[in-house]
Amino acid sequence: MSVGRPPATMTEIAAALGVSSATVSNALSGKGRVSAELSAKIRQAAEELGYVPSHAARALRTGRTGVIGLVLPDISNPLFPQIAQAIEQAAAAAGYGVLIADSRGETAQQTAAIGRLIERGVDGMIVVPRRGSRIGDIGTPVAIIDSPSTPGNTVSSDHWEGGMQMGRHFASLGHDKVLLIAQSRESNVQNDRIGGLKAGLGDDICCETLWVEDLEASQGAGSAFGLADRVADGFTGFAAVYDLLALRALTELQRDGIDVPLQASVSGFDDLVWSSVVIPSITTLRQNLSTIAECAVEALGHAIADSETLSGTSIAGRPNCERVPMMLVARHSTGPASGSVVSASVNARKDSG
Amino acid sequence: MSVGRPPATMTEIAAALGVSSATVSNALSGKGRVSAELSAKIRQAAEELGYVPSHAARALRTGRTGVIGLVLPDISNPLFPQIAQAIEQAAAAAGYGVLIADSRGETAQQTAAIGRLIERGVDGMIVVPRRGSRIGDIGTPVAIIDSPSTPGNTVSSDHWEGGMQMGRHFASLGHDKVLLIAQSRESNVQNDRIGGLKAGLGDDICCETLWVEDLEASQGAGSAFGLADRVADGFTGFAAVYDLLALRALTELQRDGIDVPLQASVSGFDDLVWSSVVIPSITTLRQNLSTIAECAVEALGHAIADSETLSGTSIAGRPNCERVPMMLVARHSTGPASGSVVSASVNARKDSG
DNA sequence: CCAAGGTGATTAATCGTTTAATCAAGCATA
DNA sequence: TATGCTTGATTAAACGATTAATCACCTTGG
Repeated sequence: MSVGRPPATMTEIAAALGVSSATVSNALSGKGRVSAELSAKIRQAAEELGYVPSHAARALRTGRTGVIGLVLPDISNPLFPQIAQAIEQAAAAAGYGVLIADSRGETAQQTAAIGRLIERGVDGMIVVPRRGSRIGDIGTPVAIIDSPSTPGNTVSSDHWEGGMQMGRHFASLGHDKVLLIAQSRESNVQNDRIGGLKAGLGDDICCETLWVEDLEASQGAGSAFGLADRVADGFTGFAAVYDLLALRALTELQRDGIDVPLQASVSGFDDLVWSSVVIPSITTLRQNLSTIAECAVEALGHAIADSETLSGTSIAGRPNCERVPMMLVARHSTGPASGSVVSASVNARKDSG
Repeated sequence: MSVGRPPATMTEIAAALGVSSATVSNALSGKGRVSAELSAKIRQAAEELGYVPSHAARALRTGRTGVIGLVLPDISNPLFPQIAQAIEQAAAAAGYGVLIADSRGETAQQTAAIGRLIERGVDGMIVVPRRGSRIGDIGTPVAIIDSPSTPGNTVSSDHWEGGMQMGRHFASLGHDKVLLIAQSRESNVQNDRIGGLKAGLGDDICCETLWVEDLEASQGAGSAFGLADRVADGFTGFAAVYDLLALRALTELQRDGIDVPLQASVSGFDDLVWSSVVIPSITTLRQNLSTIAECAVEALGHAIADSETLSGTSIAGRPNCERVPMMLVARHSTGPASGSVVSASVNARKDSG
């Protein structure tokens, strides 16, 4: 609020009180030996003079900037804002600032982005790796958010178990022919989800996987999934591996005059903004991003601490939250398979949000 | 790549070459007087020793951190990733790092977020203000991304002119009863878009505005827009003020068995990820975010430079890009009004992406 | 031949904090 | 009374880059 005037320094506080700047530092950090009353006086003076610590000076002296980097893959991932928000939140709570770096989809850019962060002197970084890429040892503490299948200092949702929940959801609704829709075979996350879905559906349910990358390779980008034909073939369930695919499926079915959820059920993953807003609203699995962010920041904090005592380069199998559970959000895009009879209780737990 | 070993300092380079550290500084920054050959040797040595400048030391000495803050409103805005990416890109090109701060939707948080950034010593910040909030004078250079209606150091798309383009698009397709769909009366951006739409539609076309906040206040959040009734009333065009509303409208129409674009046309703003993927793909207006980001960073750079020479607090009416044009992306959700006759050329410019 | 001016480099102070080392008392113990 | 320990504070040296001031040397011009 007080505009223009540069913030006071420790030296100024010291001068104002006639003590040494070391004493001020000790009082404010609570580290050295300072009498209670002097300490109180110093704190008060600091308050009155509008003292703001110089992060630059502290960083220079201690070698720690109090800033962590957040490396994100291609921006097109609509889950990114939520991740970024959760990380920023958790980092701020832990006293860190968050510097962003975008890898613009390319692996080379990912490396460059990491380099830029290191040059800026971040204490560590959190990486959401680009699909199919590995983060080598970069001489800086790192925490990775990906899938539990990724080795290393990784925090993640339990995508497999989530898939299983969704598989069971379809099973309980009486579907017996379900199409799994995924984008890329390279993605650990998608593979985990697919595996879980199959496990949840069980052996009695017929399921098949549509890989969109294959489809688009042959038919061109943005081509239709041909779901109406699938419905004609007896498919009643369409479980997509993330919400964008679910939305694509939903609108295609609707366009072709197929009623969702009466004739076909559709589900996604991630609970993106629009999922609750679309009509019918989409049944999906929500990640507990705030927990993941907290875990990632905490794990990174440990890695940073370790990298100081132990020489060498961190990365411990630290986080005990390697598999954060996901939450099924049942909404209106899934319902009993047409022609099947199910207990009413299943549908009762839908919310309207 | 060289792991573990701390990066070399200027002093080390100086020692290795038997010169003074000041000379190294001069050679590397090209400022003082250094002979060409010595300068070359210094550069080479720096390269070989893997010199990485200490941002902390530089910041301490010069008072500039080379970091700018990016303050974003509620994360739920799906345009955020694109903005963040564009800013990060432009900032990196200008040699700045980007520290993010999230205002979590509340104005109080916005102020707190700004405060945190200032404490971290950012040289300036770019703010995407929360709807209806003002950014006071905060004693730090600022650039704002909002609407041209916002006073101050503002960069923005020309939402009004964009609305006009879309209005004309509907007019050229022969629609004569169009429903405008908006969320909040407080939003400068939305008001601009609405104004432009009305202007573009012209006086001959009947139009009405549906304010979703009013609807939800009376009917509860997530309630349907009741568009089928509107179609029955003769509405053939539905122009939403951003893509999320357009998507909501599209799916509601589809659910009720109304064919888009045969019986009704739907459009949005912002060209979010899903807009091109949905079936039918959504006609929308794309913002030129990279230009906006470049302008914002450049304007901020000037503001920062000014704030050093001129005492007092910056904010000049600098940017000559106060109204960056938007681009109409005609896709498959809009078409000739049912029963009207239009020239074929209009539909010809659709793309399939 | 001497003063003036230019060139290429060095010296040393500075930015604001942290922290190891030191110091002056005060008080208890032997 | 001399010794040792504790407490509360100070001194001073870093951290690494920037930069004004200074200096030594060499070239020119008068």
